[in-house]
Amino acid sequence: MSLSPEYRTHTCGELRGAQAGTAVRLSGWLHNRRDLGGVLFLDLRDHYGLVQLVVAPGSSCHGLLSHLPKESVIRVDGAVARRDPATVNAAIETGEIEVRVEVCEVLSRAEALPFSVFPEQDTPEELRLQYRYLDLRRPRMHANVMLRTKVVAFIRDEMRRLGFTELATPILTNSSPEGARDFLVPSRLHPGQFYALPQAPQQFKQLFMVAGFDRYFQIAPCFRDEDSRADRSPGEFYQLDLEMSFVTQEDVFAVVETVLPNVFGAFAGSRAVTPAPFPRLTYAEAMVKFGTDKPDLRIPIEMRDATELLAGVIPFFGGKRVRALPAPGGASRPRSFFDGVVARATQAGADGLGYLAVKPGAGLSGPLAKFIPAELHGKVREQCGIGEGDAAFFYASADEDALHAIVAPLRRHIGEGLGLAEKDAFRFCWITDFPMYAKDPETRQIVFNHNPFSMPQGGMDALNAGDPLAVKAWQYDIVCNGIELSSGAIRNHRSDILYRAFEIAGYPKETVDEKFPALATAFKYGPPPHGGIAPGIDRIVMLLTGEENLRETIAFPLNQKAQDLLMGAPGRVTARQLKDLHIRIVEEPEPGAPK
RNA sequence: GGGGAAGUGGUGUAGCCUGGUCCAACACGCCGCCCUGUCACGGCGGAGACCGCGGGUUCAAAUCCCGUCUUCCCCGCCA
Repeated sequence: MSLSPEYRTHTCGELRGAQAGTAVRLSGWLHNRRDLGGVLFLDLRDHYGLVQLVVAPGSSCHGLLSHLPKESVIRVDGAVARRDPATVNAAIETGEIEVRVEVCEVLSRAEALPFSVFPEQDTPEELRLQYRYLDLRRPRMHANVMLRTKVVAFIRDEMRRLGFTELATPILTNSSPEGARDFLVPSRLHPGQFYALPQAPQQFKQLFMVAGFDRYFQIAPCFRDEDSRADRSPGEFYQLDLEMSFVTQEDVFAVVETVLPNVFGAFAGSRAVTPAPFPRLTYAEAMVKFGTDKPDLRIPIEMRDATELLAGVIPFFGGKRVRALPAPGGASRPRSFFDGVVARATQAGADGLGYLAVKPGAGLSGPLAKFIPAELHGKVREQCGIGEGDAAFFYASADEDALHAIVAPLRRHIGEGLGLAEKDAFRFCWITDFPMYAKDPETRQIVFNHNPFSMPQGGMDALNAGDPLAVKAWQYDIVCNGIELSSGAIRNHRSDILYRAFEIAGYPKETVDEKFPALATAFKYGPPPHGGIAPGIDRIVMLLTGEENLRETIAFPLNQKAQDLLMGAPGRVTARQLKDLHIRIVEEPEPGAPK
């Protein structure tokens, strides 16, 4: 890297003992100051690191630098000096040297800051977002942004190495009929018509396959106008979007099981990463064992279905689905542990929670024990995973969804409460065999469970077999530590099967042609079998940084209400702009709107 | 659309449950003075908030009640 001698001969992070005696010029931000009255120490910071400057008493710079506000930008000329061994600072990379300042110049003076850049103390997020450029100066955010950049670059290299071609897709496209709410962009040339920002390049990437590009990838921006969560930014997010021709599910898995372990391996440091091949769970298995389709495998607890065993035995379990939640080693826990778990369950809306325990040397105990006949004890212990010293919690509900809503969070609660949750690890798994259809609980209609363009397992025969709810799709999720990184599928490239699949969900052929004109037509001209997946970049970076919130990994994120506090978006526009776009605002304009 | 949590000087918190002792305390930052080896430097002094906003209860409210706004978290939503 070449440096402009006008400003610097070295960066702040690169000086070592070897350069002792060298005359250097440095530029950077005034990070911190330690004024001893005589000698003055300054930390100078730039993108590359931190270096200590020393200003001797009586130096011409002393007066200026002892009062300059922190975060001002300065340029100094000086000599690199090896520190006295007693004053070497091992905590910083340049800690064996310091720069004796001879000449200094203020390049820009900072005003009093709205919050402290250093030390990094807690700051309201609203303020951080409003002054994001200051927030991004802080080492933690600076490192997060840099990690994101490195991850993206690494992924690009990996994908190219694996023979994928990076292809761009449009940002201004058409509104898609299903899925999340679209962001719309009004057309000036076509009054009353709108573009939409893509929720994902789904149709375009499939069209690339039809066009014969074989293996596509893109770090693709996706736009969805949905409410945010800690792991879901409003507005825009990025996916490693990929699609492959002439492949089965196994081929897609092989790519992901190469790229993800390599990415995590490269950036996880000492944290463990699931080696390929990743464990696979069918959707049905996952729901029984974990109560969710995005299980956190760091918690080594698998639930058991105890319906057949206990629904007829425990009076208030009658007619319900029963789930057993083992708590390994739980029997020795005090009563307060069990009360805590029960409280947690009732707080979440459970009508109650039963449990059993086996203290070493004793038999079955706990509130449910009295209902279970002695001859069943062994069977219950075996089927519900209650070994010597263990316990298990039981919840029953007639409604499968309600059951899972209670039991899945309890699994985490118990796992963490018992100290069983694995730390410093990334645990991947595949969830496969998602049902093609589901029944809408309100309308009782058959609806698509996931992506309508997924190929049903068994093809046309399966669709015609009679029970749509029994049909599984070539549809899969990749999950890491309880976070869904991505959904993917082998696509339905056969027009006849596609029309039939939509017909079952209540869409006649004409509707498909009308709603998805590009794909419906393209599939008439020789589409190859193809499939893909699209892991979320933001979530990958969130996992690698260990951040609990996606915004900590994005340089300029929107807040929870989808506002950009830095730029003031969304904002009002001028009447002229609205007129050009043939838009009339219905609500009363608020005072302060531009004229 | 619904639920929860929080809102005290520039920043982070304490006080609020058990109203008066709070014209609000502590830490960081800021200003001034002292200090020649520190590295979250240290010491002394000082300025700075009337407790998100509005209303109510009360002799008296940061503290209780109602409303409202803001932010975050969750549910819905996210094919």
